[in-house]
Amino acid sequence: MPSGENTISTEEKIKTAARTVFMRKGYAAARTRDIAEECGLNLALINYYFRSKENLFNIVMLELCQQFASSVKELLNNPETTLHEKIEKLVHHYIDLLLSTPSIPLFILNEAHTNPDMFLSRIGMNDTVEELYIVKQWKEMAEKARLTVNPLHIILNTISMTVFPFATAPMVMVKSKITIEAYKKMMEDRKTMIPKWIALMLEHQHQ
Amino acid sequence: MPSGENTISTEEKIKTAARTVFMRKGYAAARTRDIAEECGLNLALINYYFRSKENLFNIVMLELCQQFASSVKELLNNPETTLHEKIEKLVHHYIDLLLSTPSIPLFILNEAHTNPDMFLSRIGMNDTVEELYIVKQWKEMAEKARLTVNPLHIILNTISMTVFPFATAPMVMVKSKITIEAYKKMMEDRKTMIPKWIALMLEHQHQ
DNA sequence: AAAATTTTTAATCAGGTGATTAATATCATT
DNA sequence: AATGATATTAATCACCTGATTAAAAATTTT
Repeated sequence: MPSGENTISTEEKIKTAARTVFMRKGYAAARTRDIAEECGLNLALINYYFRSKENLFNIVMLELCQQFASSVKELLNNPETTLHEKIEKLVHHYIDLLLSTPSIPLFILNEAHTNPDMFLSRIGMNDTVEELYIVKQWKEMAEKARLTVNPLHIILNTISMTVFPFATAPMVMVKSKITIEAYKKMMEDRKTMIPKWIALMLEHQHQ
Repeated sequence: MPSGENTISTEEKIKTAARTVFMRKGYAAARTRDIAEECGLNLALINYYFRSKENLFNIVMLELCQQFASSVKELLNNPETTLHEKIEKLVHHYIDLLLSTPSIPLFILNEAHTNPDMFLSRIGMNDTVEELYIVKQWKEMAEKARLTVNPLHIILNTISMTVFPFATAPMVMVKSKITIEAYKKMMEDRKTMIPKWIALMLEHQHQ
């Protein structure tokens, strides 16, 4: 370890650089040399601290995803909040994360595309949707309100409207000539709008 | 050229295989050997017909995107259809395409991520949103209905709800234990549902 | 201070991958 | 059938890239 107390350890430097490069280029296109260059360290150090490129990738990205996955899981398993509150909180949580790390959804989609179950188990999402508390709440509500629509549609709509605009941001910004700031403001607005849209869908679900 | 008239030319075989492999693995992870194997042809033929891997990629993927982009553009510029019909047709068109080529959105998102304006101009999307006929229609409608909501939100919602579920399909199918067939059926259902949801949002847009 | 341990470096290896080549086979033209 | 053009093959090259190694430097322990 280096002498200074507030110096960042080389191990941490590598991890930070790896996160950056992996998110920018994706796993396959990211070279260990890119990572070494990104943090200004010798190439061999990557294999000294982490055994392989794949291992480094797992450690670094899983940290990121696990952290997020666990917070979402907690949210959806909370028995104290109503169903609508859960949706509100979920949307808020997602959008906050995405505003700070906008390239994470594309990364996740790519990983899930090439190897969905391996990726999901890697980041610790091992239980099925059925086991979540929100599903129990949903079923109760569905019975009362004589809900006919497949709940998966509503979940898909929520996640889609929340996440997708971040993935398309680069294109939208080119085509609609709006600034990054304006785009962020829009995403901020959607925090309150999306839950309202979802509520609408539920109210008017009898075709 | 081979003797038969209805035999597929090797050039076309390579292109088809390339599309498959590029979409399955992404540009970087796709090897020319994978493509050769996919169509059962000699590796050297790829460089004989197309000069390089990158060239093949551009040709094959751009064809796909251009074709799609132009059909969408046509759709949105049609003066004969109403605004709502346009949304309906757009959703139908997208979902049909995505059912046959589900990995195209991820590909587009990746390309747009690394180089949005170059990609957009490559596939022939050169005009801004403002120049489309649908925007004129929208403005007329907005004035009549005293629309307050930013139209971009509605566009984002439409595209998000249509496209995103295809991008997340691999994950959703693992987590919700539903079959591919059931998933396709769901997407088929969404063809009629999404336009209704969008109509709802427009009707109830005064918060 | 000496010895042992840990960290860092430069050089190199081994395997994979895009691309090329030279020889062969197939087809078209005369 | 003979010739020329096009298509296909197997073998190989040159380079990239993840990984290793052995030596040097820095740090810790004794």
